[in-house]
Amino acid sequence: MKVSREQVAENRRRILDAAGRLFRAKGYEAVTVAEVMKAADLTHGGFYGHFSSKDDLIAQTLAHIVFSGKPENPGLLTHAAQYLSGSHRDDIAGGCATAGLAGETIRQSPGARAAMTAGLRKQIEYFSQTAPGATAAKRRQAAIGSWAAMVGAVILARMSDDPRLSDELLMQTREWISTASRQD
Amino acid sequence: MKVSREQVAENRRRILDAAGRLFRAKGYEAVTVAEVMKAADLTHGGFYGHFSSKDDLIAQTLAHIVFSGKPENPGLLTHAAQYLSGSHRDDIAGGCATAGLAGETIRQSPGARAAMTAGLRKQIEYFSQTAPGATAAKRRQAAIGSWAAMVGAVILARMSDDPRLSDELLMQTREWISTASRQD
DNA sequence: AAGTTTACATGATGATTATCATGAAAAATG
DNA sequence: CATTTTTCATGATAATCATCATGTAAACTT
Repeated sequence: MKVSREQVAENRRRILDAAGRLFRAKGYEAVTVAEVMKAADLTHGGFYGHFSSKDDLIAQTLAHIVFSGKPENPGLLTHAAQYLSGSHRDDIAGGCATAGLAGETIRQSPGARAAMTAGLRKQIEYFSQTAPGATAAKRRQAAIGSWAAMVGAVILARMSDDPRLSDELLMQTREWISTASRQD
Repeated sequence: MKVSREQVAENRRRILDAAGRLFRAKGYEAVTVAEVMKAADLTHGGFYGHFSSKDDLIAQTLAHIVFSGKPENPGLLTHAAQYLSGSHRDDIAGGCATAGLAGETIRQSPGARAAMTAGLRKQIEYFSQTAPGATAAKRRQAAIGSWAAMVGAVILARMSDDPRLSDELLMQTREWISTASRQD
C-alpha cells in the first residue's frame, strides 16, 4: 500500500527518532534494523525505501539529532549544571548524543563522523559566546576545555558501577569547571 | 595436544594482549572470538578452555589492562601533555583503554564495568597525589576535573574528521587544564 | 613408564541479522 | 476515472558468529 507524502515524511521522522533513542541506549551495533522499524511502528521491509543501508541510517540519524535540536542559550555554567546532573546521566536514550555515541562514532562511516563533527563545531561555537574570558581566544579555550570535561565526566559517570563515585564525578567536574572559569 | 603449564599461561597472556588491542581498535562487538585467537596464533576452538564466554573475555581483558600497567609518576601536567598528544590520539589500539572503550563499557557486563571502575579509581587516586592545590579536597577535584577533560578531549579528537579541529581540541584542553591548575 | 589428564585443533550447529524480491494497495497524476 | 507510481508488508537468502562436541597428542602424575 502507498501512503500520503506527509505520512512518508512522518514515518521517516519516526524512524529517525526511534533510531536516535535506540542507538544512544544500546550502541550502533546492538541495534537491528528490524528493531528500529518496530519501534517506529513499521515492518522491517520498508526500511530500504527510506535508507540505503544501516550505515546510511546511522549517519542520517546523527545529522537529524544535530540539526533538529532547538537552540537554547543558558550560558556555559548553567548548561554545565544541567549537563552534569544525575538526571542527564541517567537519561541515556534521551540525553546528549555526543556523550552517548562519540566513543563509537570513531569507528563509523565518514558520513557519521562528519555529522557528529558538525555537531561538535556547533557546540564549541555556541559555548564560545557565553564562556567567561577576557579575549575571544580565551573564551574559545574555556569552551573547548569545559566541553571536553563535561563529555568525559558524563561518560565516566555512566560507566562507573559505584553510584557514589558516579555522583562525585559529576559534582567535582562541575565545581572544577566553575573554578576554572573564575581564573584568567 | 597438550602444552606445558608455562605455555598455557603464555597463551592466556597472548590472548588477553591481542584482545586488548583489538577491542580498543574495533570496539567489543566488532571483534570476533576467532579473530582474537588468530591474533594470538591459536585456533578458535581452544578459546573456551580459557574463558567461559566472550563477555568473560571482555571483563578479564579490562582487568588485565588495568592491573598490568606499570605505575609511572610524572605529575599531572606532564601526564596531560603526553595524553593529549597527537601520537596518543592516533594510537588507538595501544592507547588508553578508558578513552578507547569507556563509552561502550557502559553497556557491558557487571564484570567489565567493575574492572574499568577499578581502573578509574586508581587513576583518580594517582592524580590526586600530583595534582596542584592547597588542600587534599582541592587536589582531588583537580584530579577528577582534569581526568574528565583529558578523556573527553581524546574521544572528541579521535571522533573529529577534521585534523585541524582535532589538533585544536588537544592543544586547547591541555592549555585549559594548565591554566585551571594555576588557579587555587 | 604406564596411565591419566587436558589444551588445543577441527569441524559442526543454531541463532542472528543485513539486505533483497515480490506483491498489494493506495496515493498521485492527468 | 484510469493509469502510473510508490510505500510498505511478507517472506526469502546468505553471511556471520558465538558456542560446543569430539579427537588427539603431549604433558603430568605416581
